[in-house]
Amino acid sequence: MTQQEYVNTNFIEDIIIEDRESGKHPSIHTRFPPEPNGYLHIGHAKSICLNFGLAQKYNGLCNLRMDDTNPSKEDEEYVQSIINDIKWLGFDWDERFFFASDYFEELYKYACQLIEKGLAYVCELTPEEVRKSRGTLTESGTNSPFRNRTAQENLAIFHRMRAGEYPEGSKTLRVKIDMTSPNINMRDPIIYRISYATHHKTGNTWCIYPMYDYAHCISDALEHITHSICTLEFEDHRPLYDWFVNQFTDLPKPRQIEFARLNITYTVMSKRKLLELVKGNYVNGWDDPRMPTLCGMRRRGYTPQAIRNFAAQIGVAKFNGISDLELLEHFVREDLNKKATRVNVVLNPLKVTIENFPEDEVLWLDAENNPEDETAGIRQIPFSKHILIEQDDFSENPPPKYFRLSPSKEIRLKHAFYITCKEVIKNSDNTVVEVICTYDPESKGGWAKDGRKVLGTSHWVSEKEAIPIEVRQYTKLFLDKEPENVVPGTDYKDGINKDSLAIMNNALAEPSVAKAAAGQAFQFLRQGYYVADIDTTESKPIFNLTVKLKDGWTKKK
RNA sequence: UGCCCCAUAGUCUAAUGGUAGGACAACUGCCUCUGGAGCAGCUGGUUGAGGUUCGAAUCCUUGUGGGGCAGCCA
Repeated sequence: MTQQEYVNTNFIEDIIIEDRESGKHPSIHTRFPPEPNGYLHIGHAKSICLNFGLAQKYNGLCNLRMDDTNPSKEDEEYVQSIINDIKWLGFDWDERFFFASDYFEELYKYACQLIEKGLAYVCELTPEEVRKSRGTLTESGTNSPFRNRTAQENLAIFHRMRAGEYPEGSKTLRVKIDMTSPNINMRDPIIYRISYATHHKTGNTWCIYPMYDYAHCISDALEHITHSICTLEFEDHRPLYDWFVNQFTDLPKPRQIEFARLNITYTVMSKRKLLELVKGNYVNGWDDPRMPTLCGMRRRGYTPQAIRNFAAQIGVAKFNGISDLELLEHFVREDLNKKATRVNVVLNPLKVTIENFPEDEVLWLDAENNPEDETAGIRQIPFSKHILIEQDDFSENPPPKYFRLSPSKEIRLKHAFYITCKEVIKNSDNTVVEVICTYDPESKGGWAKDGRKVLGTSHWVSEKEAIPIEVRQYTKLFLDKEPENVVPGTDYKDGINKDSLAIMNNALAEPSVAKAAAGQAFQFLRQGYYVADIDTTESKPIFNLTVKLKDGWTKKK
């Protein structure tokens, strides 16, 4: 945790600081409570960094708790991926790994207490009837005809609900608050429903399951959470959260605080839409490098440090805004610039023949691995008569301010020699197929003896030693800056970028690249940051574009 | 036409009644064996109207705009 990650305080920290100084909470305790019904995404990362980060900064603790109160949606597969992703991000919960389902027995006990106090009742209205009697946003609801059963009767039926004597949907346990409340969450909310779905953790032990509003706050209290941080849509639930917590004198009273969830330009963040992209094969799985999931970003080559720095920079507030994707990419570049090994890779090769270089000679030249990190050392790259450069690095009729190779112009080959273009060979289509150059033997290593300068430096590979690699060029998955904000009548999927993945099969890399390990970060010189894909092998190296280098030239054009 | 919340440069965010600042983006130079990185500079902001105050981005009233809420989801 670097210091720069926390330069400013946000409104939640202000509350924490106040609670420490007043003695209300000498130490703080937060939690990250995902529902194991999907993969974590960058939006969750904001919450993870917030909750775990707050605990670190203020010498508190942060628990990991699976919010698994709905067996029909949750699965062990997601539990594992969540654990994996949080660890990858760099956070740890020690032994404090819990499930809401750990508390089912206690939750049941507290529900019985509510019944005994006359504050909860078994309701037999159908879902449709419940909906109707709840009222609307502008009209108050009406009391359930089952509202005035005796505590004794309610308790007996509730026990039988647990015993599995009633079909799904036939009965619920409701809390007795106020059907006329302007806050719909307070209109006798359901706290238990019957479900015979198998729970990923408790199997078929239970057939009644607590609802979020009831289970979450009590779970927080049982874990002695001091600050229960959630997103804005739960704001209206806070009165209910407080209501429950205040019914039980033996429980501590955690405080719910809401903050704005993360939105990023050119990105969809809802679990439903991400699932749709996967199921509809718009992407190749949850870990597709175009996905904003943490596993997708990992495969894309984004680093945990970059994501953490991003989370720190965007801050925490109650304003529901949309952050620029460019900011995230900035932190990815910043981190990778320090870490990535530089290599020569030519994506679209153009043959260059050095006419004054001996036919069979191979010269091994020194190349630095990372100019930003001296400890990264050097490697050797082969130079020969037949090399390849990027097609974009040659122009027969160059535009003004073109620094690259063109007829009679001289450039430098990175770490190698100065070369001068002597002749252009074209095929019948009039496309350039080869460039004949001469090299200056006195410029070995990239410096001319006489001190003359060249404007451009190109990356290159030696034809014979080069290895073919597959390069997956990823760009934005959505064309629209705000893909979730579509005009009525159209679908966000209409905005999918059909060209978000381009597979480059002609790419050639310097030989050192063959040894790349999956997940290893590279900078393909002058092009971008790339990561060896998890499918990479020595016989078929595969790389994903993480993010392009900033490019002042194409911007100028 | 109910209830709750929000409003500071293009974007995100600080300023806690006392000089409106940072990051990204953009732009202009410098530098450079990556048109990368780095360095320097510059442009640009308090939603409108009232009020309180010596002084308001901040407090109050009100308008406007935006978001959320009617699952036996979380």
